[in-house]
Amino acid sequence: MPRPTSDKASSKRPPITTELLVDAAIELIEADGLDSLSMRRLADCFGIQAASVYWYVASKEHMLDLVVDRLLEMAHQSVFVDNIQRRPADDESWQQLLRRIAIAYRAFLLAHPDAARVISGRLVVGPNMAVLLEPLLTIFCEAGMNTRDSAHAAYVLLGYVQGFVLHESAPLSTAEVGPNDDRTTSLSQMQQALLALPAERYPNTREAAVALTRPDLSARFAFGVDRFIIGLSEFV
Amino acid sequence: MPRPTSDKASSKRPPITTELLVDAAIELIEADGLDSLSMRRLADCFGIQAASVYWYVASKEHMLDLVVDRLLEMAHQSVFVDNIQRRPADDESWQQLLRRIAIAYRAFLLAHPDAARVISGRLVVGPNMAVLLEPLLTIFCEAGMNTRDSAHAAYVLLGYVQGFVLHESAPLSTAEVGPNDDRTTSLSQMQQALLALPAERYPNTREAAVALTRPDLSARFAFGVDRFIIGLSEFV
DNA sequence: ACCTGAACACCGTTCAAGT
DNA sequence: ACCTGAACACCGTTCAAGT
Repeated sequence: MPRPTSDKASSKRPPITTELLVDAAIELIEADGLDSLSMRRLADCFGIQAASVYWYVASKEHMLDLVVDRLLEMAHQSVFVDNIQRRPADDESWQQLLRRIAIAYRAFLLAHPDAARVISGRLVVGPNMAVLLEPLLTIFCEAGMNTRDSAHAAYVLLGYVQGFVLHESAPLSTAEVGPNDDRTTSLSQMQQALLALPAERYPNTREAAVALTRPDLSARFAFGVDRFIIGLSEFV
Repeated sequence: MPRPTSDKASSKRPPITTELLVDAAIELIEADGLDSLSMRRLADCFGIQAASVYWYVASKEHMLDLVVDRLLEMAHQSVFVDNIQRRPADDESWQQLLRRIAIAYRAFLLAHPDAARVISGRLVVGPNMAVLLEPLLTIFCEAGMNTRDSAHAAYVLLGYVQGFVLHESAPLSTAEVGPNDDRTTSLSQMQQALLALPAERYPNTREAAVALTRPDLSARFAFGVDRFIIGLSEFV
């Protein structure tokens, strides 16, 4: 039995690196969710023991820090390179540009399961935090804001998007029933729970029940972004 | 050895209820953090087996849903009853009122360790979600907003505060070093990491390094709230 | 109605020992 | 330099069985 290809068995085993481990961790998270990421499953991807992972990484926490840094890099690529630089839109105001950035960042986070959960949980100052921050700060500075306010604005904007998506993709549940993974049916459960409220104590919540349980949150997201951007404009 | 008091041993064992379990869970979270909450430790508080907890609660997820509902109740008490209704401030604009609410809600979340982490992770429609939502919606409606926009505004404001505190109290880390629980020293590590960036690629991030690593985030929080409120005013 | 005991299938992490 | 084997101290959850 001759072997025309050089390797044996699972046919792909380049030398393991920390970077490859991070790749695999992200794949596992996107495939099965953050909760099912374990050092043992990560080790399995490379056919090694769980203990061996600790040669490349100090702890699971450290691993997740590296995952966040990589996700920020991917976010920069997706938001600024693919979405923004692609279409120049020269006569665009900084407000319009900012809006596009926020929407693109949300889209990126929604496209990568549990990305918002990993990112929101920790504040990692790695190489790619600056990569994502710099173009935002540039926009604010060029719009005429001073350094301190630019920093505030960039931090708040990124935080808003992350927090929104975190909430948006969080498991829904009615307290009595417990979690329910069918999103649309539990949304209508939510709506009925709100509509069943006593009218004299919760008139506004009842009236807002329909608006609060709409499945598509794009309008709600844009509402917040637009208020913030208008507030910034007033400020400059 | 007579026993003047009625009970034996640990002196306090009223009949266990789901509410008491939730109480104990919150105490455990506030004492040792969310990560160290386990069904076994929860059971220990009442001198029962872990398996017995499942008679009161369907799962750990369900337990956490109940914890969120209770935290929302506590938040309402703290924010609206203790902070707002206490001082009438009759000539206050709705903008000023809103600002006070946001600040009080942040203070509540900061005062209860990991509260933001539990709340941000899940969207629970229990009885106390409406309790917190109703007074906010009332403010927006009375300010002249329609139902849909009021719902958006309330949702976004609550989400902003939660997301901000989540970030604010998240563990800091520099990607290379790993987590570091001494907050002020890791902040200065962060600052140095940002200042060490190549000046030609990251001029704005470098300049913003000091502003980005200030330990007190109150100003940054207020910045975001104020932009949002101004944006709302423009809108009405 | 409420609780136990024991088990199942997992975890993160450490560490001596191997090659 | 890189990896194993085995152990430690845990997890959430299930389920027959007890009272």
